[in-house]
Amino acid sequence: MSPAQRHPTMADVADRAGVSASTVSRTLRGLPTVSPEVRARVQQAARELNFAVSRQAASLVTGKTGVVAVLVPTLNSWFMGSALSSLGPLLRAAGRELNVYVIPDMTERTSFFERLPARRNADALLVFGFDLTDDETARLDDLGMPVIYVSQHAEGRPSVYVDDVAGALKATRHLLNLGHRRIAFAPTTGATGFSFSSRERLLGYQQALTEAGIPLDDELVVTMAFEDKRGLIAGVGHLLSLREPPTALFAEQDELAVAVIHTLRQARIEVPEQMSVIGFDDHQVAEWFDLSTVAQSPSDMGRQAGELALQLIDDSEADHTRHIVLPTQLIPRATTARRASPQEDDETPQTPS
Amino acid sequence: MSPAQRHPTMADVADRAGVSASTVSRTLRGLPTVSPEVRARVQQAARELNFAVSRQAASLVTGKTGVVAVLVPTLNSWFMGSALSSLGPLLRAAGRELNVYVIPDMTERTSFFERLPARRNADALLVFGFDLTDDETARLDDLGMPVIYVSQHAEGRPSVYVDDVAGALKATRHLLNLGHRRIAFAPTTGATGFSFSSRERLLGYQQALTEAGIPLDDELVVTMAFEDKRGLIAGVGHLLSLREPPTALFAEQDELAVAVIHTLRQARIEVPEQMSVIGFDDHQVAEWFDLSTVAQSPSDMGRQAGELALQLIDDSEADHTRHIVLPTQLIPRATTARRASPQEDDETPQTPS
DNA sequence: GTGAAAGCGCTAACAG
DNA sequence: CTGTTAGCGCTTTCAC
Repeated sequence: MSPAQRHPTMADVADRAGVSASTVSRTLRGLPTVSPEVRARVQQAARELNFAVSRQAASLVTGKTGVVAVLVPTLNSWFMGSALSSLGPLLRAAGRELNVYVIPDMTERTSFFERLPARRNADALLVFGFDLTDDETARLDDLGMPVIYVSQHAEGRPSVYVDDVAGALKATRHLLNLGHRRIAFAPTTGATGFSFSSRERLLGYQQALTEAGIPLDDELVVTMAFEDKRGLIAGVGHLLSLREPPTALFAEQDELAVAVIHTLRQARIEVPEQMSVIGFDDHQVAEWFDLSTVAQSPSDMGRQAGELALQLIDDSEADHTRHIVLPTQLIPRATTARRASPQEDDETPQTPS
Repeated sequence: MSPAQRHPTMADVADRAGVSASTVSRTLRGLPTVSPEVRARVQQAARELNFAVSRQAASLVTGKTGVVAVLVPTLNSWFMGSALSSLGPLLRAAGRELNVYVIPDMTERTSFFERLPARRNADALLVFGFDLTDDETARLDDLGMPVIYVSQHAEGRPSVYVDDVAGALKATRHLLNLGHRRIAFAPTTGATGFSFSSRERLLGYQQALTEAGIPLDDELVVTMAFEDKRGLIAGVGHLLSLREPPTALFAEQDELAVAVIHTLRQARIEVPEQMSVIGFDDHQVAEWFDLSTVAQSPSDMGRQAGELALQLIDDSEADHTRHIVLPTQLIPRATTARRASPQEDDETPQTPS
């Protein structure tokens, strides 16, 4: 209630325990060079005074802030939420604070890279899912702390990401195996900065088709955003109105997949009877909607990135170019099915009974 | 790449600009007592050296850390994501850092309240949506900084929350106005700590029924969690198997509402034809699914809470018991409809038309 | 308008 | 094992 009252200092604890400040410091940091009795006395004094070490003062002399910073485009997404929910406790367990920089738009972004507020205020920076320019990367390079790139590959710099190409391959092959030949891909707009994954997943999709001897068709790639209902209707409409409409669709994200399914069903197109749909993520919605998908684990990603950060902080000898690539897993559920009427050519009418 | 190189200090900047450290300090803090020419010289020197003030050193003397801490049960929810996505930039604009403590389980919680790592490391603490014990609240009271309770009412302490009772009233009245008399309420389990809202919304629901002269029926209140598919099936099954099943359902959250709708449709129950469903939140899913709901704005909440925090930090004279109660808004969409067959049973015939 | 000096609370040598 | 001494990099009097 009275935030004005001053915090006790180490000197206060030292007085009360009848020792010197150094001894208090040693005790509180758990150094072994303190006799058990003194240790006990100090700890009690500290407890009684409700004493807490000031990180500011400590870091002034140690040169370490005890803070790990993360740079994120938003917090309002399944991916970021999961990743940080695992990163947070991990850092906490290592006695570190988690500092978050949310950069939702271009203005904030410019100002962040101009001022680099993390400079001198963190021991490491985790950059999540931004598609950085070379200039921006260069700025981060001389931030004076390890910078870990998460959810994106950064040449010659530590990064942690999921194997998007392989995941997209799995998704597309799954559809191919079910007999589909006309397969659409729906990437989402890169506004939130996740375009690295978009590109990679498109690549995996294309590679799978090529492997199967199916020519690529740009008409089948339609960018949509799950927040944009009208865009969804337009996108789905476009696909359905093609001379040769797709019988399956691979959406870049589960949320988009679910939105597409909803749109299809409103147009009286049955899923999976008339159109198979597969997503990517294994987002929570996937389970309730029995959505086939390719699972990735953002919480693993957060954990790995956090561990890498701690390692790079503690050991400047560590490999600063390490890449950690995380696996994906195909999870077939109820929104993908064998192509309804496996007619023997591609021109023929698409009448599913 | 070489994180080992030391950061330049104010003394370095001072040397380069040919002034004293004090002048550098004054310039960089924007104090007016610096001549334009000197100011320019200092700023250039700082830029050239890529200098950034060390918060640690500054806070050691000012006593302010420049950090606002938040305590959250998880980051993996629409509510928290939205709230922090607005809080972050707001703090940034005020030159503050955002420090996040994620407390997902009881172990972390206990350890947080025992050690209070925020002590001395932040200027204010925002506590989001925990249902705190009296002991915990007492601990926070002598943290030595303003503590703002968000998404919950805390007696005699600054808090920011939405008017859940009024919101629930609106939702329930909406259903009543559509002719429904048997209305179910589905709260979610309080594991994530959002039980304050649960309780309040239940109250609003009950109040609306009472106003309408409808006796409360415990059978109609079924706790479900949207993550738990089997629980959903059981809960929905219970409601449908009642002697007198409900014709409408009010779900505590949109995500739950959507999951219930999905479960109902799988059981071949049409929404809204056979069962009206309304949610709470105006979560993003609500729009794609045309879900009727009661809107609240977590981003407003984050913003208000942030502003309150800044105010309490800067002005210790400010009212430390202020409560900010945010409004809700009924958003009728397509999942609620007039009761289908207005049979003349029960109390009074409800015949519209 | 600017500089000199003192000191914020801690840790890191160095003695003992 | 413990105390003493010196700063860490800033901001803040107080002179000028």
